[in-house]
Amino acid sequence: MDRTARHSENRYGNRPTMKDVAARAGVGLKTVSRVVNSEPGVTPDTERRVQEAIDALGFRRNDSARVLRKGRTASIGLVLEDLADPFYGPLSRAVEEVARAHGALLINGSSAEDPEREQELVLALCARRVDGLIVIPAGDDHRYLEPEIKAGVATVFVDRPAGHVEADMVLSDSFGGAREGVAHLIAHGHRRIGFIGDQPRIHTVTERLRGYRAAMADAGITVEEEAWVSLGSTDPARVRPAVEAMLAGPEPVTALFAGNNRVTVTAVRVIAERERPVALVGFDDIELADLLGITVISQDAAAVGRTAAEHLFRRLDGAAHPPSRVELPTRLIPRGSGELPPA
Amino acid sequence: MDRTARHSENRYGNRPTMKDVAARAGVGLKTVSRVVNSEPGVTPDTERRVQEAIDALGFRRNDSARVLRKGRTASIGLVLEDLADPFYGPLSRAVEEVARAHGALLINGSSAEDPEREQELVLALCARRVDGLIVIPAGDDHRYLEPEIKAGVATVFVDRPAGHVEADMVLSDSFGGAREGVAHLIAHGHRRIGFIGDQPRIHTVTERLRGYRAAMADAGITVEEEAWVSLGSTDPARVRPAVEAMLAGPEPVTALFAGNNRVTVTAVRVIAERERPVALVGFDDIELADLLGITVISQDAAAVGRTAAEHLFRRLDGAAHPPSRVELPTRLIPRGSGELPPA
DNA sequence: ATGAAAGCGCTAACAT
DNA sequence: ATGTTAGCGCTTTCAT
Repeated sequence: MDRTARHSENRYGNRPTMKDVAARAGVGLKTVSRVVNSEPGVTPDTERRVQEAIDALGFRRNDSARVLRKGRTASIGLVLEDLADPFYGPLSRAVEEVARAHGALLINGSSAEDPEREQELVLALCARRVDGLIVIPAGDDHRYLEPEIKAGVATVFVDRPAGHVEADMVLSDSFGGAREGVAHLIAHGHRRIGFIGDQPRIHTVTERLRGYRAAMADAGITVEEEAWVSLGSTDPARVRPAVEAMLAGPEPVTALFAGNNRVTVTAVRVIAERERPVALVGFDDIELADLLGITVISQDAAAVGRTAAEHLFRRLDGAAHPPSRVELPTRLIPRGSGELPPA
Repeated sequence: MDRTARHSENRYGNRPTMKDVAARAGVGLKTVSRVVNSEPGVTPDTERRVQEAIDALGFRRNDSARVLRKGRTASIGLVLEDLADPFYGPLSRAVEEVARAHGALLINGSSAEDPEREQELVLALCARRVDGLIVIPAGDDHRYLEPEIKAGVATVFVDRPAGHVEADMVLSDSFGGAREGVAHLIAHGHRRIGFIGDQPRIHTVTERLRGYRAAMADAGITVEEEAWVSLGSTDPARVRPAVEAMLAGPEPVTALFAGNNRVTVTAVRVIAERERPVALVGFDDIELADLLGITVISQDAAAVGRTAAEHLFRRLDGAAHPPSRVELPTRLIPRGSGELPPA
């Protein structure tokens, strides 16, 4: 079976190769390569003939082969928690825009907050030889990435620090933001303030909790741990009863600090069902929160993504400085819910 | 310069290959390949030695080379409008889950509603030899995809039909949904109803407008085209004055139908600023719309994504039936804003 | 059970 | 200006 015949039944569903184009145009393989890659050294006439052959055959360069030779895939990987979360959509889009400006494609993956799935995804991306990696950690041990980083995969961790690995990081000021938010509630007269957060194994969660504690301590308030602090899944089925419990009993909290956007949404729903208003500050802004008058600590997801991607490409362009750690500020946006006095 | 020396400075930043592993383990190349791919025919002892070499060297299979041989990349591409739009995050996530179940990675790209950028993205994905493609069209002519589809790239169009190309499609019932929403407003006493939509070159926009016209015609209402229909960008800077204009003047509209989630958000903001309530039904559900009492025509973004991905993998698994066209139903969710009587 | 050899489709290096 | 050759790192085929 000769090469041509074999080709006609290959598994790319019969895709023409440069060799086929070369044969059809009556030129050498390298000339086709030159035309395809807009390299100089081809007469207009040959170029036209090659182009005709390309169009006639419907040729499209096979980047897998190209990558194999060149060693760069012009693609980067982004592993985040959940693309369906409104915080990550804009973040991902911002990364994509930077990647696009650098001629790279973006491969997204959701870890679903599962460390094993994070690792699986990251390693799959490494096997595909992405040039760089942006990771929003689900796990807290990233030693599995060491060989990859050593092998030259530029890596930036976002939103949460990497575990046991040296790499660039772009974080939000979770501690400062939460502290400011809780202090805001205290300034409006609250002393019994509840904190509802995500799983405590997540770094931002403990940081925000630390911010809550700091603000309370600053005001000389002793936190009633069991009654005022609730951590766990952000599933409404978990958050709802937690909020209701805090608002029930003889000595309910008069204000709530919600640890992230998912928690805020559920807290707002619960509060809306009650006759007495409850003060609320939430971490992360939410669409339409302005109309609902929800006071938030806002972090700019797009800025986080952009910053991370810019750091990544700086590395890919050869920057060799020691790992950097950027902390982006948060912003308190008063809209009413955080300025309510205690009931 | 011998091979080993060259390798030590290759452009993967010095990554070991199967050959290196083989040398270190004292076995043949193919044996390493067998271990890496869990193929049978390796004694436990050899397997252990190979595995040790793999770990010691930090070897990770290069999928580019693998793909070149196998012809399947185990990845699919998804080209959508804007990942930052809350409609597309869940859609993308749903596609990712299906892909994951089939062992495939997802490469995302945002067209920014620009047909040229769509084509650029799609062809870049084809050059990477994604096994399949899910496209939310920005343009209306997809003949450029013909050679790719012929070459075996499974393709599913979503949300809007493909132009001049035969392929599977998964759509929402834009016409029916809009008609139902507008009929709902009419049923609540409105006759002067405004329609604010996205760019008219987008298929869903004209379908929804058609639904609006159908409902109006059903009720015997003559649409005042210039005053009641406004199409264009969803930028608040365009939508806001359009809404304000409809609500101004001696004979303002008493109700609005918003063509998509972006428009709804701006319309809600404008309405909130006015003293007189204005009825509103929006296409697409929005987070917290329940709390704001916004009546919507809801389409399930995740279901759309899942359905499209399932169709795609069915094709990849060999399904050869003629192109199918699925239309998913929408659902009217009354929450108050759509049930307001005329002012 | 194991391995050697021949490519996959492309680009780099070197002719001509 | 154009072509030839030798791989990139893997899988496939066929020996052993």
